[in-house]
Amino acid sequence: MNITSELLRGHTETIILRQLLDKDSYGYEINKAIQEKTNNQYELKEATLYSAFRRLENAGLILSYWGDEQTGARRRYYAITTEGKNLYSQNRKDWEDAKTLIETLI
Amino acid sequence: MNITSELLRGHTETIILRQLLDKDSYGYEINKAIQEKTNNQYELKEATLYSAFRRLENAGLILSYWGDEQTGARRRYYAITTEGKNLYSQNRKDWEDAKTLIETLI
DNA sequence: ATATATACCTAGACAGGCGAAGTATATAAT
DNA sequence: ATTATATACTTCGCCTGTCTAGGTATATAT
Repeated sequence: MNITSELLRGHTETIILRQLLDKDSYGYEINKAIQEKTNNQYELKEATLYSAFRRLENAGLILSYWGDEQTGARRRYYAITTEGKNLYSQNRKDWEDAKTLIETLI
Repeated sequence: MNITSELLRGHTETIILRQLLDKDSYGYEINKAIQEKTNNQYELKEATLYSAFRRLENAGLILSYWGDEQTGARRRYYAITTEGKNLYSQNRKDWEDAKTLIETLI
């Protein structure tokens, strides 16, 4: 894990929730969106992405369903729940607090 | 570990190096300084602090020596090395990059 | 005597991120 | 035909920083 990843650690779930706020989406698409938003400076490793989905779903923050693609690889879509939206809001606030602390300390 | 600690993860070494930039110091004093700077919003757990010292010293980023206190508990002082100063500078830059990425993604 | 503050140390558990490997469909290039 | 590339998901087990919980020791205040 490079230094940037180390500093992004702990934001993975918030990043995923943020993407699902716009629309239901699936792993591959979410990761592409992250790459585009960051001009290819960042992407989630697959294992990281899919283990985060498991945690979020087990916690009731997202739910999943299979897409009905007639061709190509199957897609598992995810939707954010009300609890997920609430946690996202809280995580945004926590980030503001953490940012202030870090700026104070480094 | 609370959410704030989770988001501060990865900054522990940088925070310690920052403190040692001012002057040689020891674990207890460094932690008190962190608490004061943050108005008691944050502190390092002892195990976290001392394991970070071990890593930093093994990596040649700090060095340590025993204080010559005639009374009270013994103190192990730490000093930042040139390599430590260089890493601190790099970590500051990495933080700016990470901050931008996070702001973009959450 | 007891509590509190100062000061350090370590073993083992925990949790998120990751490398590596696998499965499957579809298209483009050789 | 074969190979490469893109799309798309999954799981195992390791790595690493943090934490819980415990320990040691000196000094002062109640």
